[in-house]
Amino acid sequence: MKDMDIAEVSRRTGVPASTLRYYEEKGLVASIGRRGQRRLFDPTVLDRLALIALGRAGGFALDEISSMLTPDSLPKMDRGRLDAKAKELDQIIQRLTAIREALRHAARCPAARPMECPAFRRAVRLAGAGRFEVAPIGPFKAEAVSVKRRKRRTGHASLEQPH
Amino acid sequence: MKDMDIAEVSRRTGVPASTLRYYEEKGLVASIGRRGQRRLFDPTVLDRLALIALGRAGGFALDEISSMLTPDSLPKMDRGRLDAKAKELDQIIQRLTAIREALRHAARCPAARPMECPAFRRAVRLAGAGRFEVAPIGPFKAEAVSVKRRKRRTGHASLEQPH
DNA sequence: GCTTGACCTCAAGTCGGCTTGAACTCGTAG
DNA sequence: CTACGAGTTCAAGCCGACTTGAGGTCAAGC
Repeated sequence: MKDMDIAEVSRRTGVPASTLRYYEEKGLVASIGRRGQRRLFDPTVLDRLALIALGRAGGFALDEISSMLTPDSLPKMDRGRLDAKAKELDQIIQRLTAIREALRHAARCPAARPMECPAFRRAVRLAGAGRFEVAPIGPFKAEAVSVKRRKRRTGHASLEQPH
Repeated sequence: MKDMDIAEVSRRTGVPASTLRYYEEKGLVASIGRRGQRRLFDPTVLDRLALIALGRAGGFALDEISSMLTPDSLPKMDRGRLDAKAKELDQIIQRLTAIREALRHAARCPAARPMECPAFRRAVRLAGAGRFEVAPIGPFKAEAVSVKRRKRRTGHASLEQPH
């Protein structure tokens, strides 16, 4: 497989052309030249986009992601930094787990007012309260998982890798 | 403890006054009257704010949160809806867990290019790829946990409950 | 040779969740 | 009386990650 035009990259990854251009502008991906005015991409861009998707799915900002990747798509962070990132995620996961439990609990617990229930209160404290100052957990859509596929991209997509 | 003015609510919860006004405007909290032009809040607003913080920490949008609370601060969702929410979170948690593992792995795995490592690839697929279309996971700050306390609110805060 | 359609650029718009600023009103203390 | 500080309103601004729209270019097919 040789160079791909933007439409093919988009089709193979599900990432809209507009986003690809935007990513290029931000330096997250690079086109390997032009044919006329049209961008040409090397197939390795697919890997790179997968990596970017990984980062995005992990809640990392684009700037942060680009600081994590070398031009040749290697994570360039040192062990310490990667571990730190893993730890961050770990805390988020714990928080989300607490919230999930609170929700589950709310679904079952018969107490009229959840705040009267010690378990629920504990969850509140764990989830948001105590750490609120320390960890203003950013906006991240919980509806993410619901099947709300954005607008339909031009291909069938799914970011599956080649071979 | 009787009615509180906006400053006290802010001090006790760490939520800035501007945010409280904003929340009131959005119908998320209600002031129980005015003394002159100044809002007065019932102490139960603290519980309500804790609940809101819980929801925010869970990544729910404000609109969604308000649809989950009755005026008297009870979760008003039926069991099914709560369970569904719990399930959403569960999926997010799984994804984040996969990413955390990928990061941990990247920190340790000696393979020069992570994409050559089957474990890493699996994580990529799990984390972002396969479900990319189905679950465009929104922006949520992974840096959330790092101690980057936003600007300093006017009190000492921590959303701790009374009594 | 002309239309079509896929690509291009650049500027501006969108959305959520707030924050900020200007301009105003109070109650109280000096 | 007057100044102060803490509250108020309303409109506008900010951030990130894109999307959208207007207007332009170009190769290919009829």
